Amino acid sequence: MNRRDEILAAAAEVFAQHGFRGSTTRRIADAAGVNEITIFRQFGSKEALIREAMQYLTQSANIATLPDAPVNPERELTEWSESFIQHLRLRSSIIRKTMSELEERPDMSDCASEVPKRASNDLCRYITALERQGMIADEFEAVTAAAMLMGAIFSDAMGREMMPEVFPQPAEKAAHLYARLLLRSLGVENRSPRATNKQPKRSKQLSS
Amino acid sequence: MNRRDEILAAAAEVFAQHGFRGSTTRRIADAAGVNEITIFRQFGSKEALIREAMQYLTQSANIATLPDAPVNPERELTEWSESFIQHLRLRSSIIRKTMSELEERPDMSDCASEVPKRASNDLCRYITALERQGMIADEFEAVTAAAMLMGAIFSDAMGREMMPEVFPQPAEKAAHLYARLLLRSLGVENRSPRATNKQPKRSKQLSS
DNA sequence: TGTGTAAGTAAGTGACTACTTGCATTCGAG
DNA sequence: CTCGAATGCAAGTAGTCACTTACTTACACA
Repeated sequence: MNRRDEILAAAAEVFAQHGFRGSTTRRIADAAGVNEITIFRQFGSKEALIREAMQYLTQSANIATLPDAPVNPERELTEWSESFIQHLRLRSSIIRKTMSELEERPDMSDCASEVPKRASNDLCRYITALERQGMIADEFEAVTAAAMLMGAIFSDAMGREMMPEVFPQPAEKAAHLYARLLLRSLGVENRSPRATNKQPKRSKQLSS
Repeated sequence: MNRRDEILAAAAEVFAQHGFRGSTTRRIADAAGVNEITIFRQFGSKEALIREAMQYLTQSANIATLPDAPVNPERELTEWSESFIQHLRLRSSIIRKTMSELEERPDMSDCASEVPKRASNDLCRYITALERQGMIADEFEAVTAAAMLMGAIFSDAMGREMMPEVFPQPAEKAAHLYARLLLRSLGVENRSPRATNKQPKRSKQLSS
């Protein structure tokens, strides 16, 4: 890890705590253990530095993939939800700062919205696939269901720290609970799909 | 509306756009059409002014009440959801700013979290009442269901502006869709409760 | 040994920020 | 008409901010 990356990491950390205006070049330099001048020589300006730090972070997203053909909806959706909520929780401070700067620095918000947009797209495709496979009892707009699950996960990741009593306990089980509740709203039974998988019904598939 | 209230309103508006650090006394004075000095004479300091402006706003919350004894869950929950989402949408900028200043000004965040805490409490009580009345087919933690609905509503209010394609269209129907999806996850049929209300079953209660 | 590059030190610039002081103006109540 | 309170204006203070200039140091490599 060279000097440049150290400064980027420090900038991200300071930004997460203080936002754009609060991220003074002096604070970033101190956090990186570097002279303030070095920042300007390396990045030219504070804005360029923070922009690069944000892109650096955006690339590090690592969310579980949903299969094209659902096999075990509860397990697949739970794993996806857990990886998504973990991703958001690790970045909750930065996401809060970025969202609050929507009006003043819209391009940075655009950059940050790519991950949830992709997640929503993946989730919609998965729910549509469930429907195609006949695993959904009642018809319902996939985008509504996706917004519901993503909204629950997003709010949990953003708000649990501020008001823990509003969210289900313990935090580690929350993603699973949300995923299960969504599946029940869709009328998905906890069993194998009809056509693609001929496993015998079991009371608990999660134990496999 | 006297001078003092004009300044408070201007402060709230500027804060919603620029956050605490970006709300310079000059900007607030310009927005209020008032000399900068007047602000200091009236409120003493920028911090005192913005704190008072936030309290001023917090008191203006006006969310529909949920009945102690559910009669028509879909209608009641939809009305509640609509008033809640409207409340959040009108204040989305301020909420974003306040949340992002959680680390630096925790007392202001505490003040802002009162409304959702109360909303969550009301919603939990309502869902528990549904359960007691035997309107819920399967048992489920009320707090999880409440977090799910509130999360969907909150995320919609905060994020639709930034990424409209992620949320169901049109925006005005979203609260109704979320409420209905939640009721379906709870196995609530669209009918009258068993004991407390003896209205005859109708296919559409919403038309009453 | 010489040279280029990354980094540090010292000092400073102009703009902005919260906030103060002193004095003039307006205006409504007694 | 008088008085006092609210407000405006002009000027200024001490501090911070992003960013610059000029110069020095340390080190890798040829």
